[in-house]
Amino acid sequence: MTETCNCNNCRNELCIRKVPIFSTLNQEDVGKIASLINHRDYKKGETILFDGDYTDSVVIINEGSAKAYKNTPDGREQILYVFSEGDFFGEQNLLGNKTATFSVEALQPVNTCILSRGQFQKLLYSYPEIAVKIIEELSGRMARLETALQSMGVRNVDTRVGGILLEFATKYSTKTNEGTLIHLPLSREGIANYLGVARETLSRKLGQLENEGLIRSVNNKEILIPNMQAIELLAGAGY
Amino acid sequence: MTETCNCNNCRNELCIRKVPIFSTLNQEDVGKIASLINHRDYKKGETILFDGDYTDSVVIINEGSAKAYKNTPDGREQILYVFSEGDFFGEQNLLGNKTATFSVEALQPVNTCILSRGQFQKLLYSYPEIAVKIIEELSGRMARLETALQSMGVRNVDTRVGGILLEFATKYSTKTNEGTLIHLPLSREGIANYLGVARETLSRKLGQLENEGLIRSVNNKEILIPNMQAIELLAGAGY
DNA sequence: TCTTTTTTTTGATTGCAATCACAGAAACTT
DNA sequence: AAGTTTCTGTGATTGCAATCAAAAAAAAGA
Repeated sequence: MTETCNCNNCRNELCIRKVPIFSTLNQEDVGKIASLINHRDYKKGETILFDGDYTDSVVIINEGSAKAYKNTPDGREQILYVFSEGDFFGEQNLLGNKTATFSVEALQPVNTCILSRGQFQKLLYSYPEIAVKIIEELSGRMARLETALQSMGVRNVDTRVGGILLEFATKYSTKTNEGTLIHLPLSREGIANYLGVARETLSRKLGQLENEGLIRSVNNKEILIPNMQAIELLAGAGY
Repeated sequence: MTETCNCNNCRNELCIRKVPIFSTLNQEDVGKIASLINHRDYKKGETILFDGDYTDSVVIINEGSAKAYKNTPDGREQILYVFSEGDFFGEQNLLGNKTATFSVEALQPVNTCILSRGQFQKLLYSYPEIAVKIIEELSGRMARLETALQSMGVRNVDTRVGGILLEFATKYSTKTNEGTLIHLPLSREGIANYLGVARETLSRKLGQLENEGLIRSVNNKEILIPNMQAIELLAGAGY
């Protein structure tokens, strides 16, 4: 039961403990569920789920991160979510034999926990609190989508860039004495595909923000924000 | 217990029966829940929920339709959903004292059923099947949002107009011998705000589609589509 | 360390939709 | 039915981001 135990059950328990939707369970229940779990590893760039595929399992990200995206009719890739530790997907296909509504690709080496649909359904009926947790999680994800949709409706691209900097700052940043350091989960191209703009446009906008002193591009994976309020202004009424 | 009964309980039962999330309940349970419900009417144009407000209730649309929207920083209004009979909102605020993430405004005279948060929560714990239904409903709504986001990422506006015609055709149309007749739930301005384009642009695109014979604008509330496949083509690989 | 490949930036140009302005049509008001 | 208000369509213009093209920088591989 220690963290160094390598038996499968203990590994699975560790995995479950990371996931917010199981956070209300006691030790005994965690143990029960742990035995139902399978694992799978993916290399960076590997596709975990294909848009349109039939799936009969719920996948929980145990380690690493992944992007969920849809291909647009005009050949672009629209990123919908960046999943990281504790996030899950595949719950869409709970009842009806629905197919996946997006593809998921590993951004780094990823380890997943897999629950079959049947097992997941049983859980929902035996543990209403899990269902409530899931509703909460889905509600949060919807709020994010709604904000993204609102943002896509904004004509002014500067505002949208500010918005994504703000989002990343709240999720992927550390405080330093020079300001907020964002550890970007996506490449420039990825960010552009998340924002729904051309890669070149994002490049220019970031360059412009750097000239204005609002950001400092430390390297391709990190951006420093000396003054967060300025970015909030940009994202808010910034125009 | 007949449809003409006017006692409050019966009215509420009718209301509940319309809502998919309660569809799995038996007569007795429906009766129990019915007694918990309150009603409220809204005139066309009235705001049912204000973005940012604290709410402690779940609202179910019993009659009429409403738009859910967010105001963008640049002063536009981005429509997120068109709610009609059986749709619900306010479930975001299940646990935490979260505030509304969008505003809701009646598009027609609207009658609502209202459940307090506490009552709603109890229902979830007593009837796991309701929770599952809600997860299903939320999943469907998310799929819609994801598609909308994908669509917003498409540069080609023609494709997006095609997409919304397709969406409306599946939800608000009747078949006639001249083709599919769409009963528009929104004004031109509303549709533009749903698509995230300027009203004038939509006007021009629709005019163009009419010239090409793809649609026929019967009046401001109805559009006839003689050949649905052509619209599918437009929405799909249309460019 | 040097080469190869991938990613990012920068430059020049173009095209499309936003915006402004107004006319015309439709929907309410009394 | 006339007048008022709101909604919709059309024209002219502009601006911004997409696109094309290529250099520069960073990452991966040998």
